[in-house]
Amino acid sequence: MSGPDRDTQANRALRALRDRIFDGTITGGARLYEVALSETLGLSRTPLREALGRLEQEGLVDRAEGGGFMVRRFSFADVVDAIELRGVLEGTAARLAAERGADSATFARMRAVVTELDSAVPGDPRALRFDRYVALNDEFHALLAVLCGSTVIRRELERATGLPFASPSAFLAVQEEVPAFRRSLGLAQAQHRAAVEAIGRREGARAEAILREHAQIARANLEYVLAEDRRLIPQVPGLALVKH
Amino acid sequence: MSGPDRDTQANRALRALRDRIFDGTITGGARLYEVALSETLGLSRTPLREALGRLEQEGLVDRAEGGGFMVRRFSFADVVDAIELRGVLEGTAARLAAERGADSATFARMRAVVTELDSAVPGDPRALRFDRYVALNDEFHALLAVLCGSTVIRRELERATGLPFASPSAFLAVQEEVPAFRRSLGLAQAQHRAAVEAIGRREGARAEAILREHAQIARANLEYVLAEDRRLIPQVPGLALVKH
DNA sequence: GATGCCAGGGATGTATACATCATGGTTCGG
DNA sequence: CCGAACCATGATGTATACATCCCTGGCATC
Repeated sequence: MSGPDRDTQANRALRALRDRIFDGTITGGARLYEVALSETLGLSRTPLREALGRLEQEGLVDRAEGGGFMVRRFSFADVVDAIELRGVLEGTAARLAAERGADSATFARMRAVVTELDSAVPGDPRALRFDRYVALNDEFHALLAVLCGSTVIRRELERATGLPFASPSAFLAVQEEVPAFRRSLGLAQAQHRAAVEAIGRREGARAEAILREHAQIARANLEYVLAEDRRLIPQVPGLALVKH
Repeated sequence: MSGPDRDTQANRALRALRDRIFDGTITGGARLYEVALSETLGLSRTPLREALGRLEQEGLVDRAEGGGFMVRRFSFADVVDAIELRGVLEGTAARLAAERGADSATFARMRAVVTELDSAVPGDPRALRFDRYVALNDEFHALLAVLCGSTVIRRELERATGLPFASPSAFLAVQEEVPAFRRSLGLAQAQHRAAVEAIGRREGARAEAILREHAQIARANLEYVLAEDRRLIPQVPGLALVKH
């Protein structure tokens, strides 16, 4: 096997740590002691440190004063900012795709995805095909990151959506769960469609505005969860690691 | 000494590698062999790998297929995109500062910096105090990253301006060198002033637009260098590592 | 001549022992 | 009683030896 996802000790440590941070086993602000962790995970300090370095890249872990690592602490304000950032960057990706011209094969696939999404969000919300919606939604956003052909933009977008609660599908579970929000899936899909239209017509400003607003759906969901139904918190990936 | 900038072997390696990449000693696309490098730099592979990991964070180095690292290759299109990205992120920082309210101490200092910049860019371009301008310009942009109080935004902005040619002062040397561009220092300063005004008046959209346009000065300088005077390329930090 | 296999060399991945440094408590002097 | 220096402890930082894996080139086979 080749590629950066080989089954190496460092990758094992990376996955294990990510899991423990996401599910709250390791709580925000906690210091990560290398010897203890390496014993817990059953590997040596060398690959563990490698994994910690990569977690720093992902933004889940920070370097402590005087050496060592600690789990990054997130507030709900950070989640709002991360959502805002995603909107800004996706908006930029869309605008550049419109201005510079979208890669035609990618754009064709994006059109197809939007059409398929239509069938996943039928008029009757009870007929929602949720898993299919999530997969197609992820693909739409992945295509968007690639659409304008800029490595710089793509990398930045991938980094920004790396935090679990900033992912384009982070709050979809909430939307499925809460009947009042099922409707907003239709809104989101209308925005997908409008974005494709704007990019196709090379209307950069419109494309940008649409994707910024698109991200705000996530913010609305977040605010609903916080204000109305905190039991949903564990349903949203990564929200468990936010201190509240 | 404390903090993350201790004088450790890994930091030494980091600085040494950065230097060699910036000045073109190690050319873009080159594979970084760990044993050879560790012998050259006079340290062991462990801190060297640590440094390589951090260079990956900075975006100067990529992981190769099947393990190992290689120097990232940049095109001039990448430089344009990095400048665009900086504009977008600085614009966002300014908009959020306007919308949410700027931290008052930071904002006061920013006003002061702009006033001091005025004295560094006098009406007569021959009286330019260049070093002072560079220092104050750097401070202005650093303050901007902090102004809205969002850790998420600040980190992203710092990352995006980490690439040397995306730094706010990357092209200042060109502007000093080329008489035709000295004037644009005055334009830049007018934008600094306008940005402060817009943020103070909580005019978010205007603040965002100003900082986006502000970044375009760098793009203009880049295009001048490419089209008119390629001898200036080595003068711009990091432009040496762009393949042409 | 093309293709697939195998072996060898050289690279990265990992473990571990050792060096160094940060920190907190204790003791001694003022 | 307070402060500063020192020392013990346990953490991270580093070197190095070893394990593993990838790639290349040559050879045999089809």
